[in-house]
Amino acid sequence: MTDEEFLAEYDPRSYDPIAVTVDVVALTIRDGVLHVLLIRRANPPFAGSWALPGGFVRAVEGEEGLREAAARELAEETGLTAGALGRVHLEQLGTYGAPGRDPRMRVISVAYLAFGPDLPDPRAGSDAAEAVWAPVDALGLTSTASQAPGTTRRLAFDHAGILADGLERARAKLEYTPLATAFLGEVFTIPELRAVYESVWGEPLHAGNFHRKVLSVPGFVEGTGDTTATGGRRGGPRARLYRAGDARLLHPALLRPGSEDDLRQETP
Amino acid sequence: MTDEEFLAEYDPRSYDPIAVTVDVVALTIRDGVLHVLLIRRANPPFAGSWALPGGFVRAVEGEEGLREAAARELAEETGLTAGALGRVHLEQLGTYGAPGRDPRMRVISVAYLAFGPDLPDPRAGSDAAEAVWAPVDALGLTSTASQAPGTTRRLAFDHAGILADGLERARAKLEYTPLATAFLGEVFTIPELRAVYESVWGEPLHAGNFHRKVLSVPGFVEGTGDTTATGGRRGGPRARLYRAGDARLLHPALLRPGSEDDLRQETP
DNA sequence: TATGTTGTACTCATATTGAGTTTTACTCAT
DNA sequence: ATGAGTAAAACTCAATATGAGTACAACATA
Repeated sequence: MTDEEFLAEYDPRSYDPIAVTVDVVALTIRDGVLHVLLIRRANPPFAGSWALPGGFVRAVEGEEGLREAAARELAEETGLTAGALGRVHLEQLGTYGAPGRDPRMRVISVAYLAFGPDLPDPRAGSDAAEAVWAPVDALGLTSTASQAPGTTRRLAFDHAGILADGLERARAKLEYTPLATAFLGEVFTIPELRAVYESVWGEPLHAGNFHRKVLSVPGFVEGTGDTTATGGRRGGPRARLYRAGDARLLHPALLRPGSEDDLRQETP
Repeated sequence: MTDEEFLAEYDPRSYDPIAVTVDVVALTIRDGVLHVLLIRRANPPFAGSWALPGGFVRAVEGEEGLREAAARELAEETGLTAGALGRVHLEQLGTYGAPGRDPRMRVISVAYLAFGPDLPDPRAGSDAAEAVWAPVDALGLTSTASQAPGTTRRLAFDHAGILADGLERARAKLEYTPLATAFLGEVFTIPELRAVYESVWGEPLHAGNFHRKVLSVPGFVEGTGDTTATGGRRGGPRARLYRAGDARLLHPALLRPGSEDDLRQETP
């Protein structure tokens, strides 16, 4: 049997249906605080719950790839035009397909992770009742395992786990890639870049060492000739302006300080 | 409408069908050479071509998760029992869903990456005509982009790209995780561990510095009291034996030497 | 027994890091 | 204005990590 003969007889509907969705963990920094884009679901299941923006991938519809689907979901929810979307970093995070994660049917969800500069307030898309940038800290999750009690809005499906994975990925990516610049505008200062690291890592960094390190990594940033027009809000000299360099990896990496602890220990 | 009412009316078949497959990039080291598990396809499409082992995820069938499906595919193709599978490292690599990547229909493939100690010769599974451990070098691919001309067996679908991504992931993982030990038995010597790095990275390492580094990273390896019974095949003293430690991340990392070049340069 | 190989322990010059200090330029509240 | 506080950027210095090489004893093989 040739491939052609085979394809003529092939019936895609002979298998049990599995739905594929794309969900997006979109991160940005507002007022020095890391935020994630959440929508409030308008329809069942989990109507009224907060969730990551996302939607079903239709098999035919425009023949769109997974990444394109993620970009579309993000654009729909943020009102970003294609131009503004160009400055947003988008990468695949992982795929979640545990049986029972969606009560309707077997759903495989391909999660994407997005970093963007301070974006406008979102407008709710098609099947969302509401859309907001939510401060990540207030969601009370630190790792995949832990889940804060009480206090917080619980996310629909397994989105809390996906978000936790996205945050961990974001923290790791800042170590060895220049992607922190994706949270900033075209030009930025070293202290602004440091603020990104501090927001994502959640701990203060040594200003002097950070400054030295960033300038010593080849291709991380390149200086424009300029400085800011004024000093900082609370004083201090004007800062020099930089733009992102051409490096794709930081070498050597900017290691985050701290917890030697979570390096150890087997999964028990 | 409550969730219950909604679910009662919900018809999964109202959507276009999308198939989900799981493919596995299984790596092992035989005679100091990195090998990948390949099968020769028995059925169309691409009958007769080499491909990564994998198969469709059925919606119902045992309510199996994606990871379980990958483990099952791996076990079917290698004849590994559950016990032996326990020593195999298995992680999700990425999901490939470009339209047209499978001529039959829209197929989303979730790829997994596996590292195992030298495993027995595979026996062909259900829809494979043949299964082999193939030396990776002979496949003539170095990165996602490049594809060697002539010489090599081409892989079916987009499996060459998936394999390339898996290899790059493996190379990176050896830098900052102790997963190199997954290619070895329960106990091993430092030179054996070094051989793993050299096989995966494809370049020789400084024996003395490697030795010092491995022993200095906390939790990478822990000594058993023993040594090998004899010296090396071509001479040399007996080597001390170690087993994997409890670290999950190497700190500081073991950076691979070389190409400062591919760190730079934007995608043009 | 001679020869070559290799595991392990060294040395040493050169980065890289973490912590702190200094200088200087700015804002803001008197 | 003026002084107090702040912060950018450039330092210093000790501790640590790295790359390259040397030394030597333990081993296999001829």
